[in-house]
Amino acid sequence: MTTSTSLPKNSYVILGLLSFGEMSGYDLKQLADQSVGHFFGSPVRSQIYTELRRLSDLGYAEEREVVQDDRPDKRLYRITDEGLAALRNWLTYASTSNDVVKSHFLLKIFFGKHMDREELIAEVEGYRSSSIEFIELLEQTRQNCGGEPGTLFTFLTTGLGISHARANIEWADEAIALLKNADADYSWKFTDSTIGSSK
Amino acid sequence: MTTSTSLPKNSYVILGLLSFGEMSGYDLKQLADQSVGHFFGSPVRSQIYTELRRLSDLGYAEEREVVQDDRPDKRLYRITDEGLAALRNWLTYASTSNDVVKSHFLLKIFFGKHMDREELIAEVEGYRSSSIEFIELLEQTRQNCGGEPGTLFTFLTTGLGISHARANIEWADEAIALLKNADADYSWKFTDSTIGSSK
DNA sequence: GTTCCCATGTAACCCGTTACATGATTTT
DNA sequence: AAAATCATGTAACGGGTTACATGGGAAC
Repeated sequence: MTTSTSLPKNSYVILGLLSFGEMSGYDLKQLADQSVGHFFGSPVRSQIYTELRRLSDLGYAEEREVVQDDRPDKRLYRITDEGLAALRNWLTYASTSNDVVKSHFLLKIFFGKHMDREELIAEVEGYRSSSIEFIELLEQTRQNCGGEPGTLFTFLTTGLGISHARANIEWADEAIALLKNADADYSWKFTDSTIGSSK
Repeated sequence: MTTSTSLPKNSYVILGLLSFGEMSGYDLKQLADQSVGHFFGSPVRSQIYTELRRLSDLGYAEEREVVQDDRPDKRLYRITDEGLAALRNWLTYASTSNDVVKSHFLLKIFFGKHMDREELIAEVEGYRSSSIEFIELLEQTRQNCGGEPGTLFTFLTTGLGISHARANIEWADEAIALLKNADADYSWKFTDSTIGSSK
């Protein structure tokens, strides 16, 4: 209704972040990296600037130039009422069923037959430790916000991330054990393990 | 070493699937949908056919035409030794650190402030039930394979999927409760809940 | 008699990435 | 003296999606 053709996803990502306050493209990149970047990916810099101009053209954001002496001048963007409406519209009508995962790691596992067993196990160990690191990162994110308006949403998104990472660690432990004891043909019998079996 | 420029990811996806046996583009699409599709995405049909021609040109696959009476003729593809080598090379050298998640669902949650609360909760409920469905799907996949060579890898990939989906369900239950009781400003205090807190 | 399954392709498009380009100030 | 921070942009490219196109046989 608001617009005939809807914008690319990243436009709404930018719009959404802009709803947190007036920002420059530079600020936006930082914020994206440590927020939506973890569950949606962060647009590259160049695209942020392009998108920002598009949002201005559409009247979804307002530009304001700030001249600085000690630092490069910058352009600050603020979401408009029209922009907020477009964001809301997208949020309510966009489908969430097209969630996409592109896990190179699981691809390797799936095609694991063709890999050296030691390397495969090392890969799983790497996955395990990066999951641990990720948990620490998300827990820090959580501690940087508490009590302020809107923090529930950060709490929820980080919560799911942490839960998944915990699941990764448990899974990795069992996967390593299974890979170590596996036959040469990597056949698997139901009695071998309980990963993912009903608790 | 094997090749100067490496191929796009989907080429290796096709190559990998081809390593399971001789197949047509049509077969490949079916197989991709129910395997790699769940954790890497499945290439669209048109791309599969394009990719298959590319792999042929590179000598990574061999084409064989099969004429049929009752059905359309088809082209079967078989991976070559060179193709296997290219696959192995990619599997060992490709980085797994660039795993990507694009969760539209979490985007909505993150920008939840702008949504109607009832709609947000409904969204989470939808997420919950699709996680349940997904578990059933993966469990069926598991039952269709057991004992045969290479099934360990299917077991592992489905296992992680099931673990994540279970985590989703638990998370959704708590998220719904929190959203129902949240203040108008959606502020969150550490005492409110335990999602993702150390067990 | 309509819908589903089999089976393969071409052409256009565009989002998003990579590479290129610049430069002052502050920190190490 | 080097590296990081701040700050913004243009140009080219290409991978992957969407739309278009075809058609016989089987199932319901």
